[in-house]
Amino acid sequence: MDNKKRNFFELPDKVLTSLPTGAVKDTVEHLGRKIARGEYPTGAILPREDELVDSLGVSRTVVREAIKVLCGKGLVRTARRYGSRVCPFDDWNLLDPDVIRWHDPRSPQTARIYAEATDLRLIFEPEAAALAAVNASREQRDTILAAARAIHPLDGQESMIGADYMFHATILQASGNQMLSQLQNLIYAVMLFSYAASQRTPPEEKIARRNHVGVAEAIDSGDAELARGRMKDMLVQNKAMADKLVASTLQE
Amino acid sequence: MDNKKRNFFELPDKVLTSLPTGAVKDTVEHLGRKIARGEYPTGAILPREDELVDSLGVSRTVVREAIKVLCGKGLVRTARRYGSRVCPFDDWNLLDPDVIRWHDPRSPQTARIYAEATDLRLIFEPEAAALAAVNASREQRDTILAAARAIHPLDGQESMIGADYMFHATILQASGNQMLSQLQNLIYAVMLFSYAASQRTPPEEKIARRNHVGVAEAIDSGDAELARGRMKDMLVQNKAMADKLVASTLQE
DNA sequence: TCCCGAGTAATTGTCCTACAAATTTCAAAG
DNA sequence: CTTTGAAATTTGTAGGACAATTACTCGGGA
Repeated sequence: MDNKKRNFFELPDKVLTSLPTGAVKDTVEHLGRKIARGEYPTGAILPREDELVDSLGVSRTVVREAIKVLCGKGLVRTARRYGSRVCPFDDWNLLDPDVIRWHDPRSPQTARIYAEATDLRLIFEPEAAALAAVNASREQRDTILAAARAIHPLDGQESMIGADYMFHATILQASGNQMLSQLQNLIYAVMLFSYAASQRTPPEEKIARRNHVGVAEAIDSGDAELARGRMKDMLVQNKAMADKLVASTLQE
Repeated sequence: MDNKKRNFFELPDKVLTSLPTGAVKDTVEHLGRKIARGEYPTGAILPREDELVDSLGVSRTVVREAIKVLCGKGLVRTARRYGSRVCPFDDWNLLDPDVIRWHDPRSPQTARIYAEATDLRLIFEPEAAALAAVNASREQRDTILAAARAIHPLDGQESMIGADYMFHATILQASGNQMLSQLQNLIYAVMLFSYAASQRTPPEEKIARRNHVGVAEAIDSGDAELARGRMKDMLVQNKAMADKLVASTLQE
């Protein structure tokens, strides 16, 4: 058994592509990151296969398998005699866990997609909370409560992010809708961004914690309406902060 | 310019993986479909690479690149000395356009994910309509109106689905949120399923058309509240039908 | 009989080479 | 200037060889 009701949450390692560890995975990650952070801008042509072979020190087989994976996520498109060019942003598989993860939280360039993700959260999470109030298991309710209460700055920022993530992720899971549940990748990314870019003041922390606990208690009590409303209020406040953050990041 | 205000909509060819046409693409599609329709159930082990080489008549290079793409979408996982096994459903990238598309609309097995998708639509489409009422361009408003009015059975079912899809897809695009816009794949799949499994009666058609036009007019007038409400009402009715449909499909 | 350990076999991972297919580029002809 | 066709370049496919890992087998011992 854990220490005691485990009031400590770790941020999960979202490092896993579903690819097996090895050269292909590394190459996919490497190229994916470079593309997502804009190092190869839209329409740009990637280095030729044999150049990548040289620069990355892997075989052509590996390079090709990696690029195929990126094609499957809509990041690049290949053509004979032409090379691999980066697809227009619209074609990217923005809801793919890897594509989300590859965006650099500290890059101003990607601030825009975080703004969009925040809007999306505002749409989905209140409903997820309402569903969770009805569908959550006893254990899930406990986890949600514990995670909400674990959001305090005493344990250090890392632990706080972990608890915050666990709170939202468990609610999505508890909604009982698989697709909804997969949006936790989005939340993860938003969280990394906002924590990387901002330093919350202690009073803000306190408010955040109270908000989370309020939502958790509403879910625990099974009051769907209340849960929806409180989640929405919390996210509206959150969005206001996020918008300010994005604006300042963009104008830098 | 088109004939005249083009009151005819075609269902788009969603056949495109972003992979170039060729053996790899075909293999990805082939295996992806088999997995998605449950021909290889969760946990099952795919045929070995050399068996696939024989049965599909392609080289090992092709088989491997295809499987890597499927790994990237969370469908399978490979291990040395073990083979490629189908991942548990939870790990699938359910929001991936291809994964959505590969589900067989007529398979009872996949009815469940359509139920989830319908629930999801009920969450985000009313908000998308509200956003569209504010953000849509003049041209988008026209398209939405025209598509709604083109929903009548006289032109045949295919044209009707096309108009229906265009209606919803344009609203998502007009929301101004890229991520939201990408969920049109979900709508596409739901639509194929419901049209494949049900025959609407003429009175139902009439109601459907009136509902769509009502939403379109609300968006056109810029009334976000009204658009949200009408879209929600429409989808609630829709969900009632979908639930019945799923229930009957499942119990077959 | 059960458990453990070393060896063996099987399967994917990586590297390599060769050639096919397609398409851009360029030069020559009209 | 345009068109045509040849050549060069880049990805696509094929196939073979070996490495790495791990499930499986079989033998020995408690």
